[in-house]
Amino acid sequence: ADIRKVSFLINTTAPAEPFLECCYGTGSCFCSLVVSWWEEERYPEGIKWKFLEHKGPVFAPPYEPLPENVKFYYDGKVMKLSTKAEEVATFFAKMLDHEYTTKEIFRKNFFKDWRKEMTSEEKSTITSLSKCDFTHMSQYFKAQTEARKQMSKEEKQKIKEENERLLKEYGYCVMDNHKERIANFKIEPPGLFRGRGNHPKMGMLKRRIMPEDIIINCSKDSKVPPPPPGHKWKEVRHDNKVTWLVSWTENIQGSIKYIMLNPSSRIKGEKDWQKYETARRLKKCVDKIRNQYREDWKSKEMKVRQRAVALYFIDKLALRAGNEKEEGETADTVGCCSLRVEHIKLHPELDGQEYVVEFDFLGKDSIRYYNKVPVEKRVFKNLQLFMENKQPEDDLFDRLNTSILNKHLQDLMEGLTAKVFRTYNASITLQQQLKELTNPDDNIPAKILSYNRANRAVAILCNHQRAPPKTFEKSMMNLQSKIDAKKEQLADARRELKSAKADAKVRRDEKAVESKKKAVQRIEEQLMKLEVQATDREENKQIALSTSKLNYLDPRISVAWCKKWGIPIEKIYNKTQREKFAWAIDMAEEDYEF
DNA sequence: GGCTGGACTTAGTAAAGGCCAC
DNA sequence: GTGGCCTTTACTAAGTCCAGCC
Repeated sequence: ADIRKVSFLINTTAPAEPFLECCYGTGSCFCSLVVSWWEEERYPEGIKWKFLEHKGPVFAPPYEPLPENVKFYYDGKVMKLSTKAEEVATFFAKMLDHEYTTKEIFRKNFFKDWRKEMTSEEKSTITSLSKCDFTHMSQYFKAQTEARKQMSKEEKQKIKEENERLLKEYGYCVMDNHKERIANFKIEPPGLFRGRGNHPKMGMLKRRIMPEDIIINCSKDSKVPPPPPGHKWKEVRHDNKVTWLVSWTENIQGSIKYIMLNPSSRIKGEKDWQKYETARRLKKCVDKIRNQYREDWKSKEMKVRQRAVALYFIDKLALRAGNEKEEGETADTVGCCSLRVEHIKLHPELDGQEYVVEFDFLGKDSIRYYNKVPVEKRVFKNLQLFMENKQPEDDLFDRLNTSILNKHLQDLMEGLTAKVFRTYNASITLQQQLKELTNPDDNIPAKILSYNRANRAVAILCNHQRAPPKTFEKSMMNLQSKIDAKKEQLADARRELKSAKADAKVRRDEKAVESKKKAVQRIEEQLMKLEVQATDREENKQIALSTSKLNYLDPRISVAWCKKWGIPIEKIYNKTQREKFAWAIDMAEEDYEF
């Protein structure tokens, strides 16, 4: 037990600053008594750390004015802008090729904010955005990008080294006994806000963050990071009830932004583990909860019925909770509790199925959710009731919100909230699908295809979509031509085998036959691998697997599956993912059950 | 109970990095 | 050695949920 306390002190390299030089469990020093965080004792509820030391954030590089020969034109005439106005103009110029800059809201918001940065002279001259010509500036930036690509190896190496230096210096902190990677140690640079979907604030100026905006959080007994020369921090605090190292308030929504630790850190990993444990507890009582909400569909109280129907959707369709949002401040998106009458259509009968509900709404990130779902008769009748005498823009569940729902869930199981259903249903689906789809006789690529299909089932359930890659068609065609070539090669190899066999009869040369046989086998395997790859890619065109993999699937299920079938874990998780899920890789055995 | 701010998780896209066929 | 493609990482927006206030 004492090893835990001293693990960070043992380091045979005896550096000048042992505390900052020790590997803290990363394995890069000679220390052999390192204990992983998941083997350590947990802190009491609410306490997040005892010691925290870091170097503070990295600020965005200062604005570099454009060279004299890069011109901005207003109403056809060259105009020299003040530094501040020029900086904001470059933000627009850099986005010129993007569809964003053609949108009216974007242009209006941009122009309004840009004018605030202008001198009074500029303000009186520049009165219309459509008379502004940013094309020269835009070309300049494109040329810069091109030049960066064309840089010599040495120059590229120099930049890489500089980045590494920055990462080494600012990218890590010490939290208790561990040296931990920081997720986002760089402050967001100024620019134009690009919301997702139809965001009313798109195009607004995201202002530059200064040290005076920054709150530093670290422990009292640590070395407080110094602010840049000539500046001071807004505040230095020592709050060990939170996990963040740095925070500031952004100017678009007035919300707080944070610098926090990497997913591989103890503080994130422990929480992640806990999340899956909560989902596993739900597994134990989900049947009871389901029976309960079925009963509640018949309740005399409207509120209870609405709650029960909403919970049914959250459970069956893995919908998000759906908090209320401030109108006009963000894009108009909804989740379960905030669904409106206009988002569903009821079909007593559709395509041979009874009681079909057609969902069509924009969810998180303005991703469209479209689904036709047969539901139980009681649900259907309830929905008809909820929609009675309502306008399309009225709330479907007018007696319900996420707070009411979560309070109820809390009563059903400690720690239960709406999002736990998503985690639970995602993980249980993966486990079931893996059981169903894995064929013991398959080779490794085929097994991995099965894994991806199981993963895909979850991604579809959670509606994780992506824009089809721009080069999708082309890359499919490339793959197809590879397959065709492989097929020809196989045909050749088979012919050769045949003639070798014929030869062998005459000359009794079995050796040649054997080697030709092997060649055929090898090519067959290669062909199959390519075909599997093509199937996988086609099925994945519009589906993003990574979100569910990273956030919803208990990693122990995947680790156990790999162990059971002898699949190298690297085939399922890349390096970053293995770091994030190190706890699961260490813990889960092949018989792990979610 | 409603409202708000704060903390933290989840999300898709753009840019960077790395790898492989040529 | 390099161009082009695919994978990974960086970035930051947009959710969820809770606590504290009235």
